Amino acid sequence: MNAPTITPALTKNQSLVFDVLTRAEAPVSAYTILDRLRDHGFRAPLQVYRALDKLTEFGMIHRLESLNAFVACAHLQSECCGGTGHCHGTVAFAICESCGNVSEFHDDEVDHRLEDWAKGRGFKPAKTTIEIRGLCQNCVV
Amino acid sequence: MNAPTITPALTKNQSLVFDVLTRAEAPVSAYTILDRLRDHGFRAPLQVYRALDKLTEFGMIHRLESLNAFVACAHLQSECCGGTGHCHGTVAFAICESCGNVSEFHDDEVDHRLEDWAKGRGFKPAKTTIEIRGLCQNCVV
DNA sequence: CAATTGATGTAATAACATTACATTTGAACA
DNA sequence: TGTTCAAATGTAATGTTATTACATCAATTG
Repeated sequence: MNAPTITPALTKNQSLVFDVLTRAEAPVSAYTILDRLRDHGFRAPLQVYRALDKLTEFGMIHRLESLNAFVACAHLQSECCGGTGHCHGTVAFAICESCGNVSEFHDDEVDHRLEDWAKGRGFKPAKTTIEIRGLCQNCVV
Repeated sequence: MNAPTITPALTKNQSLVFDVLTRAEAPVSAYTILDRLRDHGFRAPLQVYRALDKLTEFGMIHRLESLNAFVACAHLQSECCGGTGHCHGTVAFAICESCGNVSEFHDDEVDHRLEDWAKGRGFKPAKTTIEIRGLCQNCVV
């Protein structure tokens, strides 16, 4: 992984955007973030996208490709993976289409299988997306 | 899977859109499809999106979430999976960011691991996206 | 042939993202 | 201290992707 192993100091805009995502209980789109930060002086999409880019680079948030939306990383200070901060490998997401809840997980065996496929084809992976959309336990009825 | 086991008759618009995707050597966006079909009478995005929706429903094309673009299914009449038409389970994609080539594959073990995770959490999957972006063998140098 | 269903045509708008350019900030260091 | 440089910021304009709303047409079927 390329993400820094320690959390870097955030700029004001980055902090504001990260706070929005941290407080949110579901993925948030860039334009929704913009709306929520109007009172803090945000006026243009680019202010949001720039912060999102940096936070992604830092490994502090994830983009959900199938939603065009963003979530705070759930594993930042978790005890998983040895408690050293970020998990290694590809993160997978289970996204509830009813309540919006997102579970972040990772599976070594899945990673391994995908890596093997890539190795076998001489394909060099840069970024892998795994997103399961469906209904979470609470919403299945 | 919910896709029909035999290929349904396509309407004119569906055929035109499917042909564009079949001929393309890389994923194509909806608006690019629109441009390529102007000469055939296409005038509005909705004509494309409606055809794309149906073709997706038929399992004849795939949407690549990380690109906002579409490809023809590579396995429609392939000998894989018993030669009976569609593969079952989730299809994964390896997308070359240099040449645009897309490889479609499928891995039972990956499916199984993701299903197990879902079962363990009471999560009911509706659609799973797996996309590996990187460089194909030809482009890696 | 009436009724229904699915497909189509068209316009308008919404939602998501980037380019271009000007300005400001802050740390490094001569 | 003041210069310089890189990063961050502000703003406007534009580009790209997707949907809503509404009218019409075509094929099927009862």
